[in-house]
Amino acid sequence: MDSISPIHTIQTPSTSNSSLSPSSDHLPDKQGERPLSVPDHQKDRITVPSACVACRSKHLKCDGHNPCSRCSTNEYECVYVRSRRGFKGPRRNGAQGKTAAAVSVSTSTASATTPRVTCPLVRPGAASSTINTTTGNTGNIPSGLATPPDNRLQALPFGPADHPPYERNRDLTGLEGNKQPQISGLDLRQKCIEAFFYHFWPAHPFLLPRDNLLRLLKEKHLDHLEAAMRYVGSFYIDQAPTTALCLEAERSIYRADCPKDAFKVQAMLILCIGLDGYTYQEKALQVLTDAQELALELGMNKRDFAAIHGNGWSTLEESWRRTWWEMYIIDGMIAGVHQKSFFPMKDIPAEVGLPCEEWQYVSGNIPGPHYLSDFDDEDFAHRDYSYSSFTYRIAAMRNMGRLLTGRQMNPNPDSAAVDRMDAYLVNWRLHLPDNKKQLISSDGKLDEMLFQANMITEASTIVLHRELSELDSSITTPIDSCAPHHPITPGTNYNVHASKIITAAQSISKLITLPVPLIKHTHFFTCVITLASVVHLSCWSVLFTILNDDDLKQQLKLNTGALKTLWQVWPSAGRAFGQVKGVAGEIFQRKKEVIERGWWGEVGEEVFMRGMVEERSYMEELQLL
DNA sequence: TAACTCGGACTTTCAAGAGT
DNA sequence: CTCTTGAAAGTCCGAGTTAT
Repeated sequence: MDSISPIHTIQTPSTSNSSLSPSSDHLPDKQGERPLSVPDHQKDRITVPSACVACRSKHLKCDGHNPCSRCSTNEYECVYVRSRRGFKGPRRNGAQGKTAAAVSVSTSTASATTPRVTCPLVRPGAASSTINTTTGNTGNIPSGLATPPDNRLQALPFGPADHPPYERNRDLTGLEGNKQPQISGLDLRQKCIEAFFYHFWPAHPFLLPRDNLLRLLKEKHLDHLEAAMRYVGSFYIDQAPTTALCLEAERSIYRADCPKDAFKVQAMLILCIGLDGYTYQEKALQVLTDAQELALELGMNKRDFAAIHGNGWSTLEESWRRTWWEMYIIDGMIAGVHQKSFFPMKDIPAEVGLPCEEWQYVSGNIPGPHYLSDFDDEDFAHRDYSYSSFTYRIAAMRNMGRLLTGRQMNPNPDSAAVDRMDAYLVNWRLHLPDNKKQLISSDGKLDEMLFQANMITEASTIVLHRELSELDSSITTPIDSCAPHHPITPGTNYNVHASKIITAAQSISKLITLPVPLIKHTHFFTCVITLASVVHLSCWSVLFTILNDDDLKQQLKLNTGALKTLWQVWPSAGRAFGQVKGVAGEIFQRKKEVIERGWWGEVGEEVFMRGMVEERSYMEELQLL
């Protein structure tokens, strides 16, 4: 498992051969094989087909060798990325749903035995993907999408209230070279680490808290863990070369000499989340499976694992417990929302202690853990012990697991079977203690664990009820990026199941309006928004809409706006945005045909036409997005 | 004064559409 | 299928700025 990297594959461009065709593949030849012999009259300006990243970023002449003379002199690593010159995104009528062009990275220090790999990664406004030169490169665009938003952190509508401890910087040099120039006090690699802690950690708090981990990293060489953190942190920094960092993380984790310990499990989990957020779900699942195998091999599901491997340090013990449960949550999200697996972890007996509250974890005042058996045995009404928000997140995901188990045993459940499952979801809400009913605390801070718990429960509700809702969702078939389409037998009745999924979709849209930056949420929120959008779009596609049409459109606007915002960090949101937008366009087109043919039926021409005027304005707004 | 930054002129390349 | 066109993506000159 650890001797080879299953995720090292050679990618071919999926959207267009042209962007990476041999004629445009201007990677430099081997050192010394590239004499620039040109006629004298052309020597005034000899332009190389491709400048290395360092020269490009500095606007300096590159000789095109590998390494080039400038990098050689300065002892920088000489990195070339394939040119996307002239590439304007995939063809409008082709390659839907595929990721855009891959970027190949060739380094002068790459081992001869290391396969030349490309990361199939695409990100709006990112480097390497994303080397931002003078024009504010927007990077490759997920299929069928318009020009993506450019700067991420700066452009966020709900930008961070307080600033992260790094600044944006344009310089790209010294990513991996022996000599790493300092940029504004913090170099790019350090900025990625800081971005990881500032933006990503609160949504997936299983690594040690920042100060503890940074101290540990100084004492203990955990290159693979650092590489994974840097990779995910790079999502939040415009000029960070995410592709190169992805490769670095993969190589580091899958190196044969990488120690098979719980730190490796943590690194794999981070890599998995990063790949998943980068529209690379299959590979994310592969990494997650590897992480699960290793975790079981190490016995991380055993009660005493944390104590044995915690070195008497309660924070580290808590980190090991959280690592197991985080893997459980991610496994459940991938199974429940992406529907790419069967949530294998739901069937693994786990004796691992339940996580404490976030503030306890950060402060280091960690109480002795409780266990799932305690949680299940509690009399909800009369308990005097309050479980952590993380625990309710686990409980929410357990319900998703029950639902998937039921679906495995009976793929076509009747209404009674669905109601039995629904009782778990309703009970989860009913038995939340009072202090866990508010997502925002009195000091205005969001409880991200509770947020995710609610998000999971609403998603579970949609997954559970949609097939009996009789709500025709066939028009949303193209939306497969996050929440694949499920065929539903349409009916004419507005039944209780339809009501349940519509209410859940509304609740999900409501989560968007919470006064916190959207990018602070887990990227899995993207998938849940997409799931809600499928419900909204299905309703919208029905002529005699069962909802207040205005509310519906407002919620769709919220969803698309949120996806666009999340796209500034997560390419998976870009894909989902494009697909939702495409379906909205299709519905609008069909409604226009209704006008042409005069099929407005009982609604009446006037009402229908008024609705169409509003919908046209919505479509225009969508186009502007 | 050496080193660095970056605006912008100029070049290359591609997708899309027109023409055959 | 080829040709043309418009525009994005790219190179890197050289003026201005900063560091030593």
